[in-house]
Amino acid sequence: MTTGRPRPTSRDVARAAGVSQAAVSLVLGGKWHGRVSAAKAEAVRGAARELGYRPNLAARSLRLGRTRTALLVVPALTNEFFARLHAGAARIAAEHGFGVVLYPSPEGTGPAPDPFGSAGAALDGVIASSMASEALAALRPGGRLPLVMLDSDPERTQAAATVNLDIADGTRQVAAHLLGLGHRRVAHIAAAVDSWTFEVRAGTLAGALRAAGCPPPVTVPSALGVAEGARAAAEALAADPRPTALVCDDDVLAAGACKAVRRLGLRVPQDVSVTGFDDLALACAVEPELTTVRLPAEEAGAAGMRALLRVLDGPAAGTAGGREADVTTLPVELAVRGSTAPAPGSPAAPGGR
Amino acid sequence: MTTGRPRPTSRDVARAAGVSQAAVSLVLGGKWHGRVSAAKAEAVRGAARELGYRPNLAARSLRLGRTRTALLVVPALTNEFFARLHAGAARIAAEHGFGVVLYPSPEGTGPAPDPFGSAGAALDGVIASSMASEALAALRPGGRLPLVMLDSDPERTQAAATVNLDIADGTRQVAAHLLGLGHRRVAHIAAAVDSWTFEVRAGTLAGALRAAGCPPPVTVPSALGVAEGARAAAEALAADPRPTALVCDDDVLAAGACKAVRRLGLRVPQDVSVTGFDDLALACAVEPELTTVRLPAEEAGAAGMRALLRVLDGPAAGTAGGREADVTTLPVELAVRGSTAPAPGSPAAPGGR
DNA sequence: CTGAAAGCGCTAACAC
DNA sequence: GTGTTAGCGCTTTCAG
Repeated sequence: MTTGRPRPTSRDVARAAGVSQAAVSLVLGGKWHGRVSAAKAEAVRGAARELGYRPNLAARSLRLGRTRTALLVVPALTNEFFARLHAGAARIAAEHGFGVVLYPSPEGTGPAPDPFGSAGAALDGVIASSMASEALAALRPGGRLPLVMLDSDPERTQAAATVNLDIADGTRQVAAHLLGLGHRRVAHIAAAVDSWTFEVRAGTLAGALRAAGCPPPVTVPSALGVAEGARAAAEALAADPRPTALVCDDDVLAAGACKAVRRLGLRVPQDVSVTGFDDLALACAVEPELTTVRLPAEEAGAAGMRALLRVLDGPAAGTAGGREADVTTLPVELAVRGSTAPAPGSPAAPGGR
Repeated sequence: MTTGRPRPTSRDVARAAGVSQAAVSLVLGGKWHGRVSAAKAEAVRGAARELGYRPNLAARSLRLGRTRTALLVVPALTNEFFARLHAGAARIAAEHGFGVVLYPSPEGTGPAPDPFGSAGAALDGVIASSMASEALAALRPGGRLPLVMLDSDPERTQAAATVNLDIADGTRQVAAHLLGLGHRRVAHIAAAVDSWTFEVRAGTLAGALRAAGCPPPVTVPSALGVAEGARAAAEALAADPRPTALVCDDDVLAAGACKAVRRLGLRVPQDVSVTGFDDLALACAVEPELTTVRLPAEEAGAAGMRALLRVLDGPAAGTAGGREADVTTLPVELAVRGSTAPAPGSPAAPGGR
């Protein structure tokens, strides 16, 4: 470790270049045109490079009152969906000289350590994904920080903007796909997570089935996990008459459901169709590959960051009366793969697959 | 949005409580014993609560010269392993009032946006996982920041500390398991990623097979992905004589390998055994479940953060001569599941094929 | 075109 | 015990 000399400051650079400290700031800030001579500007740049000068972010933040940093709050990081969300947000942020700090909110009941007490980074804004509105109260001391919500209830929120995935449409596409294959007895393996996105899936599925004259779905809640999904699916499959399709709230649950089907000596998709949600890498890793709903996670992250930047830029946006509900909804797409087939005994069904 | 009055400062609190600004700092910093009277201390706390006062982190950082924030650099976030790593690091960090900022290094060739230019968070230290030593040069301006390396070559590094998983032992366990099952023709589906962790896997596997008198493994490099793994495995299985076991550098590749085996009309594990590495959720989502090496990712993240805190605390540690190589190695464990079985035709094998 | 100076909010050393 | 003060490194305004 080279813990040698202390970090050079803009004063050191100024001294080395033979200019004033202010000139250094101007040159390095790129706003020296008509303020500093080209020769001196070059000298400053040279000295800065020489000394390995890096501006002190804390000082800049203090002076500017802004940090060019946004916090991305997600319920968990173990899911690829949130990783892609982050990638999208970070890409847009970088284009605007912003940084993104990830805060995986400790799920469950544990006391959430306040990142503001410790993160050491002051923030300009918060983007929260798939979170309950209430869970964010602690994250916004005094409600002073601009907030953008992703994948959340556009009604029950104090967010300046909301970016949503068209979960309802995705669910409708799943239902239509299954109905078109002749399925009528559908079970819902529901994520036992209290969030808007899962509420929508449940409500929309029930509605679509009702509209088609099907019996209401058997619903079994399950924690997010392969083993848990398998357990829930086994329970659903024990119903009489047995469901011919299992609609799962996410791909991990669907993978578990497939295992449960096979453990009962049945086949996917000939005997039971299974659908997922999210289109994670997992969806193509299992066999058969999962019919699932592809979520534009990266695009959602990008849109969320754009919305936040918009709020930050428009000084009036926050305070303006009659504020418009700034809600963006991103389309989703059904990826039909091997885990769904005509319902056994349905007119659409051939001999086997 | 409540973009009303500006954020209260410690001066506002002082005014409201009728004390000096310094007293506020003392009281809220918890070091007022024998400096401020209990009555005034209570008044300060009350006023702070009243106004919703939150110290300005930028100002504190500037004053203190430290930010209580560490950067965790990982090659990609799409992998659960790194998510668990982060969880472990963040847990320890929180216990010490530190925050962790994640920097998923853009993989591939794209120009890496410098996190120090944009992250907006000044840093006290860096923890880097599974990175090439060279890739980090840009991340440590002037080499001034304490660095802890995770899962990296302990030799070729300028890190203050290194925390490693016992990859070599894990690989040896895989080899021993396979050899014990009578396998002798082994192929290696190798991650086409230039990093120490994968070099060790390749070297150790080759060594173990050589020591057992087996022919050297057919090695097929593959990008990290299910489809890519399947392609590589198909190539490996085309060798004559056909390998009876596929050792994969990670679970995702192993999932792909299983698909390739089946696509050839063969069975896992009766005809071909497959092993993974990492023990991701994926390992138990596929069927058969993968025999794989369980990596204590969370513990590694925690150990890395502890090491960094140690470096930060011990002021002498960095500069002291004769610095000890601070290397921790965490044990790993083979999880034997359904994807491995006795080699076909081996004495250990049952009826088999 | 250039330099000097103020001050962001906080902590710690130092007077009183 | 308590209050006052000097900066941390930066940007920006204001005189030269």
